[in-house]
Amino acid sequence: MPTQQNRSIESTSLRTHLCANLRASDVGSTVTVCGWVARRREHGEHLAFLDVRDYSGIVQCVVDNAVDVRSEWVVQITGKVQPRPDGTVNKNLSTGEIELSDCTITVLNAAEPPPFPIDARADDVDENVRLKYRYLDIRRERMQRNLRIRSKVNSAIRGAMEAQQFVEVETPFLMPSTPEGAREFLVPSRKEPGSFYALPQSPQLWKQLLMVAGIDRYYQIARCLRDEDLRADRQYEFMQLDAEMSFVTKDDVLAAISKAVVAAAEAVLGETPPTIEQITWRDAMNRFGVDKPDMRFGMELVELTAVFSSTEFKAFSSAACIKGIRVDATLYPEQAAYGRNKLDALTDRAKQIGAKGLVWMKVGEGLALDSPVAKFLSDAERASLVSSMGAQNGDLLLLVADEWATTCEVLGTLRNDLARPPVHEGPYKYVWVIDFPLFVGVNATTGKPQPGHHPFCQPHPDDIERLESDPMSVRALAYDLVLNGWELGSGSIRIHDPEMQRRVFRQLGISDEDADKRFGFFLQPFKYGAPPHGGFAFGTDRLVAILAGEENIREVIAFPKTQSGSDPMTNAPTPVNPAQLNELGIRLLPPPAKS
RNA sequence: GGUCCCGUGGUGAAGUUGGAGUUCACGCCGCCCUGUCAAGGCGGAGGUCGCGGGUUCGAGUCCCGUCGGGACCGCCA
Repeated sequence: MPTQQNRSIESTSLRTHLCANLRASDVGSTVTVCGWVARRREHGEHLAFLDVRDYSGIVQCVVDNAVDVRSEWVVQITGKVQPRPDGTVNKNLSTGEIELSDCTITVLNAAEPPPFPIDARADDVDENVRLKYRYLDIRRERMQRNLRIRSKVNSAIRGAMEAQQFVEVETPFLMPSTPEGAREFLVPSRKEPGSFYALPQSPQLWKQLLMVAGIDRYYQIARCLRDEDLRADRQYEFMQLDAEMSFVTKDDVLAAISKAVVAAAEAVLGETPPTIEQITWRDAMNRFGVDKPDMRFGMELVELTAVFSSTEFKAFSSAACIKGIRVDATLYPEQAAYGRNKLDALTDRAKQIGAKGLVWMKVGEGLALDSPVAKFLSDAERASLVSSMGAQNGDLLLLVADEWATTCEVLGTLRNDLARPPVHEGPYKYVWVIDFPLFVGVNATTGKPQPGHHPFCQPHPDDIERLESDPMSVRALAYDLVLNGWELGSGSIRIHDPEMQRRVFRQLGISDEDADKRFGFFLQPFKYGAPPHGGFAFGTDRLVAILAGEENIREVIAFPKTQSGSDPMTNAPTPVNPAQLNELGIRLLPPPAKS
């Protein structure tokens, strides 16, 4: 055993080397490894091979078949590194040229057979079983790799932020409830029964206060909690790089965040991504039909309103906006050849999203259009449509005529449904979506506009004069970062002027008194000299998943929850002792009656 | 709250028109085996077909409900 002084970083009091780091250059030396028995191959009374695994990988040990060690037993093995005999080298292993012989085996712990194989075959095992035995799942190479990528990303982000003089400040987990936005997790107060803390949806309020406080540049790799339904890219708990800067414009923020994202990608992939391009929200909607465009593939929306400006076809003549997408028969032969059933399913999908209908046309020989509605169009309209869309024989054209937003959203969804590759497939396409609208839609109960991002976003300076006269046309200094069609995060320049904040609140239907009541602790500080500031937050789980080649963030989280929010390993959430509830002043309602 | 898919020894699958808990691979246990590397050979154990109800002479299979898991819509300022 080495002494404390002369050890390599990976050696410990119990081992000299990691399994997979032994090489032909170590031949002749006596080494000690520790790990789990990955596999045992028996070859008669006095010969067996053990594959011993630690996080680095495996090494083969030659032992007497009499030794009693089995799958997943924890062993310490001291042996001599020797070259493998001619013809027995395994090129698939980093340690394939050598093996350990004359082994002394110490069983550190026996083990029951695992419920699933601790290797790539467990990729096919029911995820519920993997989560129930997550500590075994994580022994596998895939999870080891993913969690180490995650660590690298966090480290690279910290490095990039520190290099830009951002200061890491931790913010509270227990805070007042602010019911706007996502549903919060509540924590009952013991000392004030009937009162509750909320867990942070994000550190948004705190980081703006830190700007008032003169921190200048704040960051935190922060845990955020939202009690909303889970998805492949959403967990109750998730991590964000949260950042805020003083005395900046949008471009300063984008540049600072870009450095962190680029550093993370570099650390994982070993190559620098190209400069992140920008697209306005309106262009994104017009070209891709979504505010998180996947720009890895084409099939962009084509503007057709002018083509049908004087059409007699009623569904088109009454529509504010007509657009189409072209399913290229060369690139997407299967989709372009969809039969009636599939086309009906697409129509249902379009209606589900809010369209009145979906017009499909199949392009045939001589660029003739085969469609239930073709007969309602003039020859000139058909020809103009074909040329506008660049249609070729065999293509499928999908058209929607509706309000602008509906037309875009429906075609954008169909475009993704028909042609979007898995999120982790390269090439990685990062894009900043800028100039989001300040308000989106109308609150059903108040009839007032709703904030597009959050109520503290600075309106675009060119649009401020229309804040009262035409609020829905006002852009915000708000921006999203999108990677391969996944929203990584969003940010904005914030309002730092109390008067401007009041004007925006009024548009949202929040009176000055309401604002004081709901946001008082947050607005009060802004009277004491708030610097112009802005910031951003992006989800690191999503970034790690994509960089790790995973389609689901559960694969890059050590102990995630299932879609219903439970943990098969701990069984959380669980009922609690009535005494605990009493102490908190909480009485449970009877379970809802089942109808 | 909604739509769709899945649930069969420890794991993954197959199971026909409704006809005996049947089959395959891996794992597990035992025996054999001196150069394998997802070793190989022989033998064996292992099941409330998620659960409950219904139809039927008979249900893994059909119907209803329910639980669990997954994908999506709503939701996620």
